[in-house]
Amino acid sequence: MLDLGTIDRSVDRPPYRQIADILRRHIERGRLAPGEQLPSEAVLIEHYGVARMTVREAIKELRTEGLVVAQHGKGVFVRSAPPVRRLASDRFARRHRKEGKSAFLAEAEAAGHVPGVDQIRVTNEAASVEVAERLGLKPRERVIVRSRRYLADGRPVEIATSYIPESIAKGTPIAEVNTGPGGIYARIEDAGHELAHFTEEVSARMPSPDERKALEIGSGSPVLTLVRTAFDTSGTPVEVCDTVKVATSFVLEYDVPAQ
Amino acid sequence: MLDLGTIDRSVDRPPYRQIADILRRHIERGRLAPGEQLPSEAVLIEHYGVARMTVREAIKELRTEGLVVAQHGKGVFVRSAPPVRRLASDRFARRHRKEGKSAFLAEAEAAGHVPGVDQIRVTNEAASVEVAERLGLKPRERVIVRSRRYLADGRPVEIATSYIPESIAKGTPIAEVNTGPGGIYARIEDAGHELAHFTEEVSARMPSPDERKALEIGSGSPVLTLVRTAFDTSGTPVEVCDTVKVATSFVLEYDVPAQ
DNA sequence: CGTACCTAGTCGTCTAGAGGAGTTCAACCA
DNA sequence: TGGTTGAACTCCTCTAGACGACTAGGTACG
Repeated sequence: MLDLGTIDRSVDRPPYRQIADILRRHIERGRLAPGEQLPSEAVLIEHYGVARMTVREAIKELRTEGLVVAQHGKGVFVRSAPPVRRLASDRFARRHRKEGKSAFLAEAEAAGHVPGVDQIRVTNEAASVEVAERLGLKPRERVIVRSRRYLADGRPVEIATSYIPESIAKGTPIAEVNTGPGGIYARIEDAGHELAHFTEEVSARMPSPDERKALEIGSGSPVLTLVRTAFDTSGTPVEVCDTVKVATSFVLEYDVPAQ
Repeated sequence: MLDLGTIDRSVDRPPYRQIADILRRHIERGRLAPGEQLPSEAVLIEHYGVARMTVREAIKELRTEGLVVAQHGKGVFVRSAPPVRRLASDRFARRHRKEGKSAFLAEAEAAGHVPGVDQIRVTNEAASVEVAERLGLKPRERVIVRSRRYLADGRPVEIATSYIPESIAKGTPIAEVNTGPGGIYARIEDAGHELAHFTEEVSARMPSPDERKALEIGSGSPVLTLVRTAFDTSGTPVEVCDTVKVATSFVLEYDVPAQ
């Protein structure tokens, strides 16, 4: 049986934090294992002799820390251990494209996950200011916009949106839902743009409500954002890809020369 | 005057979310500028005709998203524009070390910030299992542990801990608090280990309470973690550096060859 | 046997109020 | 002039209760 301890109202730490501390400690020490259910609100109210909102504040704190997830009608559960994946630095090795694998598929399989893609949407739009700038286009030039969601073992882990100049994508499967083996990078090379290098800009933040919904995560889970620009051998940007990843599902690995 | 709109109680989105949506939109569109104060709880209660807790729930949502910060007794303010810094891919260019600049100093200055370092601690410890593995040492071999906190414009933005094998650091300023011009990488090269490349592993998560305290951030702010391993020209790992950065303060930039 | 319903238990949301504590600034007093 | 006080404003925490909605399990009915 879990030792819920007691709160001390004379100390300056407010009761809801003390309750959160006690539960957090149990989680960190494994006495509340991943997947296990926390005591219900009613039990905590009774045990500590506090009001409902006080207990809810405590649990809210744990939720924003990403330690627990609440399920309406069922209970509050300790978040299960993150399925750490790894973006190898040979992510864009040409050999993978030769083998007909897209980067995500290659990685997810290497990490022992069953990869999946859904919610593919392909549209033709006028470039936004940011996209035009990154692609070296004039604002409002046309770009093919490809958005999709990636899954690992059936769970959403990443949403991605690619922007390719219409001048490159025209007449290729890039504008189709199914791009064929090797993904869009293979098709860009087919179109005569040999890829030379990529730049990636990585940062992290809290997800917007839309992103939370698409990635099926709670408000306590941060996301990694990655903006990748692909350049061909002439130095021309040929694609910009904007991705939002569930932070706990990824480790990005890079190799940097010392020069 | 800010248009606070109205909430629609017939729709299925709860009032507190609708209020959060309205405020979030104002922030995203710049009508509530960084640093600007949000309408007070009292004003929002009056305007929307809801209870106190409802307004607080809405603001709590924005706080956990990191969009606003509350200051007791003063008000709620839009988080100031992230002082976006940038880890240029020439971060470890030898010329910086030749110029006597450490990587952080060079970057922060380039981004127009006043850099600072404090809380420097240098100890000699037995390597943990993880560190020993990364450095190719036997567990319990001695390493020099250097931890420090970096500041930009006086605000903490990063805490970092480096591990260097004692065999390399012995008899050099690496084991001193002041390592001299160019930082520890310059000293490692002085010791005959010419640096060849680095690997970096990037991920993001929510901070622990200790990290929150050291970085002076609230519970709604994620951190970027970066584990860097430095290799010399013989392929030997010569340093492991474990850093925790305030996510909103950093954009990491990488260049990846297409191979 | 299978469906529909009921019920207990769970979390989600909201109300209406209370006292507390940090901040600011103007008015007051020495 | 300079320091203190107090009021008004802010957000912080808590109470006690209400209704709603989702889940799971049992039960009664067709």
